[in-house]
Amino acid sequence: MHIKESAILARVNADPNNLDPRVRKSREAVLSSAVALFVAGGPRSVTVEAVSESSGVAKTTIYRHWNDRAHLLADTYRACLPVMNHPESSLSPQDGLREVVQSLVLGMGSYPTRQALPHLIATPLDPVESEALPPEILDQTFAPLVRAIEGCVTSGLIAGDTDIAEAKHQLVGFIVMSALDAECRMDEALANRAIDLFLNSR
Amino acid sequence: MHIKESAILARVNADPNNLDPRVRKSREAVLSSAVALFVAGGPRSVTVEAVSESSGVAKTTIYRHWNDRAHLLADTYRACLPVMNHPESSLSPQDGLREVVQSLVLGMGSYPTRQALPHLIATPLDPVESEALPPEILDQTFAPLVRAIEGCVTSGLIAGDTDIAEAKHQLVGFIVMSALDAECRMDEALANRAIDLFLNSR
DNA sequence: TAGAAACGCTACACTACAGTATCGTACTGT
DNA sequence: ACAGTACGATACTGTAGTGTAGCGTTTCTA
Repeated sequence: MHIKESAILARVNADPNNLDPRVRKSREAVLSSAVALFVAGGPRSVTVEAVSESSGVAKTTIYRHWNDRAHLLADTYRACLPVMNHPESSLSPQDGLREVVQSLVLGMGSYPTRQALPHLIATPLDPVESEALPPEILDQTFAPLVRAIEGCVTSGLIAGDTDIAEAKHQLVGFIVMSALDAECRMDEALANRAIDLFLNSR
Repeated sequence: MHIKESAILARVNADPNNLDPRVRKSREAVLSSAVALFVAGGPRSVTVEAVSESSGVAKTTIYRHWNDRAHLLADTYRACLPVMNHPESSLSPQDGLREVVQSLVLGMGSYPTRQALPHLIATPLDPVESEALPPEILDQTFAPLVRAIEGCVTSGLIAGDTDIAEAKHQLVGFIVMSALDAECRMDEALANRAIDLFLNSR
């Protein structure tokens, strides 16, 4: 169910192994508890006191690692984002798209991204909770997908006058809505259906 | 930009005209301020004190009309939902689908639904903020669309083995993602493209 | 093994907000 | 005009959270 705590920490710290083990342990415990709270109740539930209690790390220690609640929440948010593969440039446009969509579907389907998904959408637009979040953070997340779509256009796989933004809405919309539906299995088969529906419609 | 306050009140009160004008005025002022706060900052921003200050209605008066903050927030949420037409049964399945999608696109595109959209998605999944919200509130909202899709299946317009939930994810996903993109115009043309892409892919 | 760094614990000041009580005033419908 | 109702203003209690300060203890590292 849960991914390894060290994997959570790696999402916001470049090289966790270079850290003092006490520091690494504290940050891991704090972040994985913060992620669990974010998943369960959104940004509002990520209070320093709640994180401290559920992680066993003292509040004062949390403030030694994060300037304030806003920065802790920003790292929590980042730790929940899906990680998407940049496809190898040697692949054909169609296989490149397939690889990107597959990694997006799998990322969206697994903890903590899927459980946090509604809050991932809402938080950046909340002026209070997005204090330490760069506004373009979601665009960056989907950048590989946009490039893959562009590759399909330039190679002629889909029409040259395709509206890239609209195509993105189509693919991302379908995947996000599927992930929001608890009944839906987020697997390779779904990724393939997403691509087939997309290419058929074009 | 803003819809009429009386229209906001009509979204949660069956017949606003039967009310004491003092009551109607208070409720209208409170609700439209609450909606504005919800749009700007999500459920967390809808505090009784903030609503009281920005509406000019005393806090004590707000508590005369709503039991507690949870009920005020529930009405605020409902006032932000898109209103969708149930198509007349005399229409062909294709025209029925077209009418539903058109009203959904227009509803999603206008105040306050579009501005509140991310919070409309996130709030029902927040155990704190959804206290007075029925969990199935979003399913109810999209019920007319689901019926329209089912009509297309039974009439043979699209394949009989179509997964209804998946088809809904396709249509709603595209429309929601479009509405979340501030650059995107939510008009009849978009509704038609949504339907064309949908039918082409099937 | 000794010094440095990180940690836990307690206490604290400050703010925001929920919800209640009381009382005098203003409006509405008859 | 009058009774009933709604309203505004003020004051209050209680709770939850932010962020800081001081001090003794544990753990790492050189």
